[in-house]
Amino acid sequence: MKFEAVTIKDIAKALGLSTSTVSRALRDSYEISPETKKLVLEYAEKINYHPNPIALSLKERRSRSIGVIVCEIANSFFSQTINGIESIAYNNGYNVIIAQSRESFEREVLNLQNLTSRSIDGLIISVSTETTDFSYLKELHQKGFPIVFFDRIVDEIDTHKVIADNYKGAYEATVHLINAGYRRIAAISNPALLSITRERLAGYKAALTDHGIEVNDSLIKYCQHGGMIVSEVEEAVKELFSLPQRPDAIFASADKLTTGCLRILKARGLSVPGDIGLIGFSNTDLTELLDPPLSIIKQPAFEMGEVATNLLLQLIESKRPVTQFETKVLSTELLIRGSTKKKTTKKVSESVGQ
Amino acid sequence: MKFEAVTIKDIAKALGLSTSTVSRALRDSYEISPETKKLVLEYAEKINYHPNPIALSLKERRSRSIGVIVCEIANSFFSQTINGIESIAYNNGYNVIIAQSRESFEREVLNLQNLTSRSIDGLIISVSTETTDFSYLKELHQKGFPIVFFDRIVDEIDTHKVIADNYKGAYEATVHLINAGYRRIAAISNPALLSITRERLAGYKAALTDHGIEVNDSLIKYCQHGGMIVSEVEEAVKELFSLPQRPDAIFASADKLTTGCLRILKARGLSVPGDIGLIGFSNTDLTELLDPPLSIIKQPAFEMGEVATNLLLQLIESKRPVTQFETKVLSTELLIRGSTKKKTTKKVSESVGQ
DNA sequence: CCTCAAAATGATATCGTTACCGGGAACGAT
DNA sequence: ATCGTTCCCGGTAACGATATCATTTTGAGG
Repeated sequence: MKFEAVTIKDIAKALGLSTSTVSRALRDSYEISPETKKLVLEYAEKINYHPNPIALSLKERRSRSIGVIVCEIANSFFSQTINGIESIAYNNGYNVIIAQSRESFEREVLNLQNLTSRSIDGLIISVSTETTDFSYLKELHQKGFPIVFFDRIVDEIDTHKVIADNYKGAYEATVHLINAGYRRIAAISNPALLSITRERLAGYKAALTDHGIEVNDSLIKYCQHGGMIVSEVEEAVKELFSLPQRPDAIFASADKLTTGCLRILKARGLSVPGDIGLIGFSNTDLTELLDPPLSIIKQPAFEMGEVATNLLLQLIESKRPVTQFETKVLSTELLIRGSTKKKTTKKVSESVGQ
Repeated sequence: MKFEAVTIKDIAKALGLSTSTVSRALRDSYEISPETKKLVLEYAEKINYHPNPIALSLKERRSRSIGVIVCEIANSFFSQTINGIESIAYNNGYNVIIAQSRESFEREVLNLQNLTSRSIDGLIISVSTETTDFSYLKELHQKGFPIVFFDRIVDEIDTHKVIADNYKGAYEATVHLINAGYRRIAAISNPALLSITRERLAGYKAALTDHGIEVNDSLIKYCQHGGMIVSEVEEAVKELFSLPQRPDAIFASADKLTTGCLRILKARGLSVPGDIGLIGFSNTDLTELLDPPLSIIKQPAFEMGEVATNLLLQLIESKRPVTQFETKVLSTELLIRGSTKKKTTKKVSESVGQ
């Protein structure tokens, strides 16, 4: 099970030079005569020499690889983000090691241990819905380890962060619902403490308030596992529909919840938007083909991955400890489709009358 | 930018032992006295020692990481496969480095170079639609480098392979269409040389022949980029509809083509299944929520990833060169939904009459 | 002819770990 | 007392690459 073993030594031996000379010739050092350089370079090319990255890592104490932890790559938002991360990383000679937390705190910690013990040079992470204890990340960060948060960020750790404009995205979506005639607008969210939940619900609430609609906490439901478990979305919808006054629209604040809601609503035999309007955050490119075509708030996932990676590489390659951190906020996109079709005037007045 | 540097030397110095002793104590060698072992282990635990994986890699000439090349992780089938790969790899102490070819031969070769120069211990790959020259993989394989193919396999390279039962999946889907009353069944495929194309089209043709329907080559369309470029699917559909006798159903032989077809058909204002039936390979979990709910052939993606990884680890960890290879074939699942709804009896007789 | 410096190359230590070889101490057998 | 074994442990050389210091060669200047 051994393969090529073309090392600098082989070149040295073949050409009757020392390894030092070969090393310097390959790195185009000024100390080496042009003839020797040419000789070495041509021979290296001929026998297809490639420096051993592991030896380099050991010597340079860096692995040129970065870790990424997301809850699941099958989620469109995350796979798109990873595309962005990968594109920048590869262009800079880094490779990307991906780990999935599956919304489990335990797996997240294990993954991180695994990644750090693999000596990654930096980390890009969107924390799981379960995570409330960030001490394990804090420790790492305090040692000076480069970390960039994206999407689900951690306020208490001061480092670079990349998010979509969740507040504005949610605000616009809610305003759209209101303008379309909906009045009893429910929200289905991830756990309350998650950054994206806070930001999106804040936008949702602000939109309601700004339009003279009272925020009703019984219309806000939280799914502890971010929709990973189907039954929790089912439960949330069920509760909403057993309220004395049931909602006329739902704002879902995450991809899995948005499509999950649609699934449950259809399973209950409800027509969207006839019986209830639906809008939500989503990055799936199939939403327009759904029945009904879903109105969504879309995040610039690819770009977020790019930005996060550029920031991380800055941290990694900085000579001195970085103390000034920034939070980049990227715009979301509101796509209006059939699932939030305007209600008839009659229905609107009915709703208002409630 | 430097962090912990707890090495075996630190332990040795602190305890007044040699590095050899510490190393052996940590590895529970019989040559070390129980007391010394205890001393070392406890101290190592206390200062949170972890062996440096890079130094180990250099010493052992293995990186304990495997490379995966797929066309894109945003494709449900591949992200599900990667989940399977990851689960097995992590459980065996390997990590997974993912690269995307985006259906480009050039990127595929670059990715592989990158991965091998990173000294991965083995490779799991599903080749791109563009790839027809496999010499770069062949070379590697001949050197004894562990490779496992999945999904889009390469016949001319003899190694472990994992595929779905593409023939049977396509056969069953086509039979289903026939039983539902469709007669002019078109096929939209990846490039003709791709293994999955060959297998799936063979199943499609066999089903037609077995039911007394003549195979009509003008009803079979190929998309050179596997649907990565929307216009090629559009073109394929356009051509099908400009035939003297247009098809009454489409069998799409890959995920992107299946949803791509639906998109194009809807854009053309055609009703599915009213104007045309549609079935295809897909692993997206949203297909049942589409308009219409799509009938699909689903591959056991997660399991394929698991199986492929187990086979790869066998290759990697085998003491002697492996010469006996196997091809595992896993069953597909046929999910019947609205997009292939039975035509009325009247229509059936009409079709038959054509 | 000597000195000195620049130019070109070599030797060696290092990164963290383990494999291999050896070596001292203790102890029983002769 | 001598020898051979065990039992523990230390020293050193790798793995592949580079950085630092050392050495040789060359040639110009005096």
